[in-house]
Amino acid sequence: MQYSSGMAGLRERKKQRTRQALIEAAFRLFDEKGFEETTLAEIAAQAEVSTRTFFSYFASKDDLIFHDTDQRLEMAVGVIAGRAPGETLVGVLHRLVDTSVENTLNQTLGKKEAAVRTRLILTEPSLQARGLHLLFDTQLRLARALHESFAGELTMAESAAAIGALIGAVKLAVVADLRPDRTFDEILDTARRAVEIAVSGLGSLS
Amino acid sequence: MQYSSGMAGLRERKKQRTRQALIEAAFRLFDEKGFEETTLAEIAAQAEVSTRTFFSYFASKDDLIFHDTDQRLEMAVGVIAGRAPGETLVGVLHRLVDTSVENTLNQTLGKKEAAVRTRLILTEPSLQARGLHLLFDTQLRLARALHESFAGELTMAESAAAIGALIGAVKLAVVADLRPDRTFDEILDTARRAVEIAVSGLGSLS
DNA sequence: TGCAAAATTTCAATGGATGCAACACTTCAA
DNA sequence: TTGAAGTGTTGCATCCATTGAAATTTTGCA
Repeated sequence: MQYSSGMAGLRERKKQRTRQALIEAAFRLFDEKGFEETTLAEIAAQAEVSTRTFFSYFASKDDLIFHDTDQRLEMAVGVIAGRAPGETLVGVLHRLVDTSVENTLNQTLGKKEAAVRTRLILTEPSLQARGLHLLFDTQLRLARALHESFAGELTMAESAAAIGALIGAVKLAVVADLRPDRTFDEILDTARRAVEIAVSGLGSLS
Repeated sequence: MQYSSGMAGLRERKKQRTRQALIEAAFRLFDEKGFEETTLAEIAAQAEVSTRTFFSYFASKDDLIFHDTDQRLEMAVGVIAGRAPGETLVGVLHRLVDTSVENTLNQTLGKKEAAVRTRLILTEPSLQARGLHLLFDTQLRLARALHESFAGELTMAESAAAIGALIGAVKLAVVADLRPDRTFDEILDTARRAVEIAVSGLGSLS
């Protein structure tokens, strides 16, 4: 309390360093040996804390991978909540997509770590499951935000259908179209096409 | 190989009985004590096999819950593959939805077990994650099937976007609109509305 | 009946996760 | 500056899912 927000106490700084050490050790080991093959004991050893301490920083091994997902959700909810008066649904959703893409570009994580993470999430079944679960919760939150921003215009079910269709289309299209040599721009094109399909409807594909 | 009840050998019949015993014991215990709270040892004991034997019937504890998902996927792929010549995309997808609904009604599981399962999947985070993962794989398979049935008409990415939008819309709408007192028919209405939205496009909501 | 294959059991080990109590370090105020 | 209060760490014991291997039992069949 006594310290201003910029300068944290020693305790706080130490915690941050430990946290960072755990993340870095983990990503390094995951990259070298794979996710399943790396044990918590090894990660903790590299970060120079006890195995037990690991669990006061992360609830689980998976949590290491998804440690920064919250803020992205906040951002997305903010975009929806910031609907301009009279702005159309499609307008809001397009802003949502654009902002998300931007946000992906300026990540907190380094490029290398981001790549490792993406590979792991696409590769390890347990992480895939966890990622989908997180994405699902995100969608629920977005649907609720949408329902609020369009109070009286969209029912909860309709808001949810809209979010589900949009994100469902993008997610499946991107993953289904993935190949080892895909560039980021190609992926972006696929995503945009998926948005287009969701917006104009499946009927437009015939 | 199949359990055509009359002439299977003793070995086969016994295996089927054990499998069934495991499923029944598990659902009973899950219902009484919850999923996490029930140990494999207890399930195995109730079914009168050793804990180790459990794993020659199911790959994991989760698998008990999702043991019959494969056949539903086969069915769905079959529906898509059975596209009538010239049949439109929306036509195929509607058949897919209808058949899935029917299929849900005549389940292998008893009503009580089905209810327990649904509750658990919606409730237990680990099962939720597993369910979403399974559903995701299903969607990928369906997208591929669609791509084949519409060879030359739809790219892989477009097929995936279509499936993703359709199932994404239904999934989120149903879950978001869920309440303890929802009847099956109400859920069905929500699902149909979501299909409508996905088919006619998000633009139609404005 | 007796042998081979299949299924089951027993036993041991790994690794993630949690509760707990002792201990060490920080913070803060007197 | 110092000591009480709070917070973070640690070792330890334990639970549980999962897997491997070897030993044992059951079933199918010659």
